[in-house]
Amino acid sequence: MLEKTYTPAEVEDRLYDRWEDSGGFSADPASNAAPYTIMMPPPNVTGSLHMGHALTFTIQDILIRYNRMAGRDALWQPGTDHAGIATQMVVERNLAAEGIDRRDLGREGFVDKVWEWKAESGGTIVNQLRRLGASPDWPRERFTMDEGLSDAVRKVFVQLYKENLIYRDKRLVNWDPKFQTAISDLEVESKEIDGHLWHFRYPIEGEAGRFIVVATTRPETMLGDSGVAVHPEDERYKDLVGEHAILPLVGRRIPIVADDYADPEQGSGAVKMTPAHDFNDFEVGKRHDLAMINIFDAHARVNDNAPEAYRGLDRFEARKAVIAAMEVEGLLEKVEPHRHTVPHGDRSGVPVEPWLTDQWYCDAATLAKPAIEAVETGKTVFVPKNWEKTYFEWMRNIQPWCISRQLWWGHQIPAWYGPDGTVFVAETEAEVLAEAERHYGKPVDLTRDEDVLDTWFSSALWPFSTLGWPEQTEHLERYYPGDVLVTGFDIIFFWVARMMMMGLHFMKEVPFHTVYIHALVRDAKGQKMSKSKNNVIDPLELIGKYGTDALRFTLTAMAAQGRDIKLDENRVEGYRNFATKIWNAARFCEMNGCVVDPAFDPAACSETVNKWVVGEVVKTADAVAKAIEAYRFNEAASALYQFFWGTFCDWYLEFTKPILQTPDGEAEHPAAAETRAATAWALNRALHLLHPIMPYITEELWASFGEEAEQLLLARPWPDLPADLADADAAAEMGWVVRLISEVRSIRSEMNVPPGARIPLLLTGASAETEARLARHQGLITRLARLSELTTGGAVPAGAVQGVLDEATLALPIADVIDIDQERARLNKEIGKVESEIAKIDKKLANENFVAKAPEAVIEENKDRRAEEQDRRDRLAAALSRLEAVG
RNA sequence: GGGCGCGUAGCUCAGCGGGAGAGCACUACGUUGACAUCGUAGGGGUCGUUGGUUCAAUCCCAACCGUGCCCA
Repeated sequence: MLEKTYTPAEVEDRLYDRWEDSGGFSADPASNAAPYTIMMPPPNVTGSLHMGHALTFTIQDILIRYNRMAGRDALWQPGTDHAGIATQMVVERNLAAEGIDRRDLGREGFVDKVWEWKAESGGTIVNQLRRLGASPDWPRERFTMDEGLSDAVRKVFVQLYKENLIYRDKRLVNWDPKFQTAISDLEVESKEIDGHLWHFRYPIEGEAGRFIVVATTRPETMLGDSGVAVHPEDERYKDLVGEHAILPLVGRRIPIVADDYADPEQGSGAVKMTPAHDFNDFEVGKRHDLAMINIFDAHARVNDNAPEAYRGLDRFEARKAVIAAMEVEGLLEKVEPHRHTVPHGDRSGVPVEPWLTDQWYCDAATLAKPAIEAVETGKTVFVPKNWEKTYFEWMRNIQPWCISRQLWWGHQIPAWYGPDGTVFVAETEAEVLAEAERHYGKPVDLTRDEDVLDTWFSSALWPFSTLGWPEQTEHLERYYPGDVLVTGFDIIFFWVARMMMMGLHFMKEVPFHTVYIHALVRDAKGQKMSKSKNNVIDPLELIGKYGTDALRFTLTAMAAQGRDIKLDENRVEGYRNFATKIWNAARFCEMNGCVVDPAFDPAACSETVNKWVVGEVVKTADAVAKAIEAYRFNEAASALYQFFWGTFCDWYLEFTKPILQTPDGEAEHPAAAETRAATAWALNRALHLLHPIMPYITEELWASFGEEAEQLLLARPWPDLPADLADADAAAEMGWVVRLISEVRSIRSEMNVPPGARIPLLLTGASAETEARLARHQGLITRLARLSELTTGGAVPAGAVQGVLDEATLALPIADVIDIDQERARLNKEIGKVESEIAKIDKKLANENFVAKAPEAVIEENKDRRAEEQDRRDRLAAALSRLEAVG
């Protein structure tokens, strides 16, 4: 006997263990089934489950569970990402708490510490994924720093280097002074800052008393100025082009150059040039051969290239000092408040410093070409399609990808330097040494490049490195390319684009045919969840409170394409109620002996109600499958909710009560056996259909009700229900019963008939078909409409409350209980509604153009509807006049 | 500045060329042997504004207003 309510906490862990132990999550390369592959975006090992994860992994799990049931050999490849900066940061912070600096440990010692940390805490997120009910192929779990994946990284690096698609270059990079590493453009976040615009006067050489005024938001960089730019057409400065200014505080003689970059409308129209510390100035500097003067060290402290007074100051102190000195010298013309965007490191949160260093770059533009083409030609499609635009936009304007990071945690770059600085790149040290020996003609000592690769470099290989590449494994052969990649739009650049590039380059095939981009989860007010706003909703907390299935169903129901999810806890509570409803319906089945009957054939029901519920199940199965296959998850959820609650519970279970529940002493209803079997059948089909979204409660109930309960629902086939199982006549008939009961209930309620009172119902003007339907369903109509008797024919008795249903008129002879005025008002209201509907249709039909140009079917439909409404109006009017006769 | 969205019932959102929908909230009633985490019934919308296309526009197009995000 099932408990009175469903308690998720009592079943979830137990079921998850059973699933995992059963091996049911695993792909089977030996199977004959067509493979279905999803590469799980590997969460950071440092991470813990947040709402975005909950959404993305719920969607992926739905796809995997559905396709597994639908007979595909499903591989959901799980794993985690080593997350260079983030992980190094966490471990460094832990060490700092013990008073240890990573430099004290040395590189090897520190990396050992990271591995120790990973062994202890790295499993957090994967265990949280289990709580979410995710069903990936755990034995295949990979880590981007695994040996095999590291081999893949080295091989890719070496090959791209040999193809000149990876090279070393001295350029300005985004330097993060906190972590002291280069970061890529993508790891930079622009923030709007209220700053100032300082206007400085630079004296003109040889023209005492003449100045050129430059405006800057970063006064400290003036220590590295090597020129002033003005617009070539700017009349104010035409005579100064080719002259020199004397850089205050420093005394350097710097040229004044004409360049379009200077905007005459901005500030004074003249711009100071710091080519070693600004991306725009860098370009201008190259055009005019200006000196690159680097004035900062790796901490963004002023170095020895600046006057002594400023050396050692950090950039913010230097700013104050420069402003103060300029003011003292009388060279500060004015200061204006100025709002501008300042680049910040997305992890460190500190302003990024454009800094001139040697870094490794990947020629992304070349790799992007086939990746762009693959989307243009539809080899990979985005769902929703409009994200392709974002993808193209970025790919067509792609910049060289800076792939080196000055970190210790990550894939160390397989490059070594000879005594004279010659670079040797190879997969192993042995190869490099041999190559160096050939080069120098004798054995030499080499120094390995200290840098590691950007984390996304290894994630870019994920779709094939996890399958064993560079080995040609059977998994690689079978599961590459994958079917769909599921992720948020914020990852298109970081990951999707790069997987496309690497997949096409190394596998000669796109890594996946579809990219499904889902929404972002926001809070109930629509704000992005963030720790600083304190509006983070913890999915594990919701799971604890409402159960995993409730959370999963909520996210699914709200996962409409192209719209962000504003998550309101009330919704989760509502879907928890849905889970309870499912549970209670199952209890009802249990109490009424609705157990599986192996002989039950859904195509051979004799009772109309049972034919009808079979049809409803068929339609729902079809709707759910189509919705999932079209990535319209909210539609799948809504079809299930409507069917289970609105059809199965609200109507079917009520319809069958008179059949199943015979009073003591009476003989069992002849249709009881079939109805019990049909009920069990429908419930079990519903459990299948609900399983991808609500795996726990369905599995738990399957254990009590399933046809083959020893087999996990997880591993069951998706119901194969041919459309012709749905009987249209049964649907029409039961639809009529529903409308009849609803009409009576509605009248009762409006006329304030006490819910407990049983009243007689008389149907007049009924067709033979209606009479037959009435006869077949007399019992359940009487019960659900709370009738004392149900008769047909004859005239409407005086003073009866009346309603209209198709061709028939309903009469509830309750003259003694009703208020005539109230009934008159009710009928008039009904008539009003119908008349306005008729007026609308008449207007259409009176339009000559409509009649001339609209399709015949539409015109017919309107005429039919008008006739129906007219008939309804007439009979309501007749009802009203009968009432007036009494009143 | 460029790009992408969104504005439909009090709230959250479906629908997207021919009869305005759901959930929640709200109101009234209800101890009917599955379920009060429930049942029954009900109220509530010039589908942002203005034009255009069309026989027909919430739906397509344009402009505008409001709002959000991404990129510079």
